[in-house]
This record gives sequence, structure tokens and C-alpha cells, in this order.
Amino acid sequence: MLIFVIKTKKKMYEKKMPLPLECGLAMTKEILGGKWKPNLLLAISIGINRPSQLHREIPQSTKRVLNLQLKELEEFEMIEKKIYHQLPPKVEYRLTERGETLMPILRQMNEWGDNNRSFIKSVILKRSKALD
Amino acid sequence: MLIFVIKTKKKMYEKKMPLPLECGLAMTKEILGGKWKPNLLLAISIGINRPSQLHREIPQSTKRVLNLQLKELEEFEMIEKKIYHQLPPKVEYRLTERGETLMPILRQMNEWGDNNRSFIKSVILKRSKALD
DNA sequence: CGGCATCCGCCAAGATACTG
DNA sequence: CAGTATCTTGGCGGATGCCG
Repeated sequence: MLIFVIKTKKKMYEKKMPLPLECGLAMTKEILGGKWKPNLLLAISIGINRPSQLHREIPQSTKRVLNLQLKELEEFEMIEKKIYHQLPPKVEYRLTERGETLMPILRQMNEWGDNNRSFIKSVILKRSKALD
Repeated sequence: MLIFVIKTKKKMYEKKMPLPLECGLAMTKEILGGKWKPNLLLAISIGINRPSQLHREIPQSTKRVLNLQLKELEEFEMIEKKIYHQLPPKVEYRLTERGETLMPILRQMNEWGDNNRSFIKSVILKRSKALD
């Protein structure tokens, strides 16, 4: 069995599963799964580390969603949140050491996407035309 | 602006967007976004290449969903489908060259997940307890 | 500025059953 | 064994507004 699905709701012993070979994938997807998490991590890594800045970089999303995803990244200790208690309030995020270990993956994903951008775009285009 | 969102529906010229720096990420997520796509690619790469085999490896999913995702991977030319016209029918998938270029990323994700498995599990556990 | 509460719509994915 | 047709669902993410 290849997969270990992270579902705390399901009892893992209902079906006896052979130890999952590729469990790691599921773990990583748990961290990077959110719609904006990779982007958030990348942005923070290059110093865009305040909520308003991040929202400006990702205006397609909303404060709410970004907050949710930042909170999860924080729970998993990929980022740290520093709160300055002042008026107006000020918050800064930064990558933890653990978060840093994700950067090679993100950079590689980014690079791969760049290298294949034109091809992928063409497929998407072809696809959307097929809808007519 | 960090993000290029792949939305063929929205007119990209409504808001004039500065050219996206990290566009690559969106591309890669377009390919690996499906729930089982990374697993499918990994499985195929190690020779688990027939639909029934794949379904056996990922019993949490269904034939239907696996088929959908395989079809998309095929559209993006990450995998090739070989159909043997016989009875009973037989189908085999294999990675294309382009698909091979994804493997380093998948392996890295897998490795990262393995290295962080215990920590991530503990966070998930803590979280689910917090629901009581 | 940063955060939270509410409401809502969509769509990917699950369940099931059927054909060749 | 492989693939398709329906129907259903849950939850993620989007929209909006208020508060300190």
C-alpha cells in the first residue's frame, strides 16, 4: 500500500493497512495543501512578512483565508509570529528552521513550473477551447 | 505581485497585474494539485502501472476519481497510456520524459515528509484532542 | 493594522451501479 | 478488467462587515 491518508476521524484499525511506503507524501501535502500556503512561505522567505504586505501580494485571496493558512503554518511550526503590541498593531512572520527545510522543495516547484510554463499554458488553452 | 492564478474564466486585463514573480508555483500546483496525482505518479514510476493495480494501492479512492486524475495527467503529458485491445482489456501507464522531470520534486516531498513524520503526526494529534 | 464572525456557493471527490 | 453515468456531499475558500 502506497498511501497513508491523514484522517484523524477514521479509525486506522478498521482495515489493517500494511505500513505505507510513501507516507511522506501525505505529510508534505498536509503542510503545503492549502491554496496559498506555498506562496505564503515563499513570500515570507523573501522578507514579505507582514499580514498587510502578504495580502497585497496575494490580492486574489482574502485576509480571512490568508490568516487561516498562516495560522496552520504556525501550528506546524513552519513560521513564527511576532506580535508588536502597539497602535496600530504590527505583526511579523518569519520562517522557522523547520520551515527553511521546505524551501528547497518550493524552489524546485517554482523552477519546474517556470521551465514548463509555456507547455502547460498551451494545454490549458487547448482545454478551454474544447469547451465551446 | 507574487502570484499567477490560473483562471481562464477571469479576464486577466481587468486588473493590470505586474508580471508575477513566482508564477512557476501555480503551474506546478496545476499539475500536482489533484488529491491523488502525486501518489499516482510515484506509483507509476515504480512500475505499478495498471489501473487495477493503482486502485489496489489507493483503495481510499475510487476508480472514477483515479481515472479522472490519470486522464488529466495524460492531458498534461506527464504519463502515457497504452491500451491493449483484448479481452479482458489491459491498460498500462508509464511516465513520459516530461513526467520524469517531476520525480525529483516528488522524491523530495516524500523524503521531507518522512523526516518530519513524527512531528507532524504529533501536531495533528494535539489538534484533534483540542476538539473535545 | 490586524483579527474575527457570518454567510454562502462551488466543485472536487466519494458512493453506487451499469456496460462492454 | 477498464470505463462511464448519476447523484450526493463536505468543507475550503470567497465575500462582507464589525471590532479593538
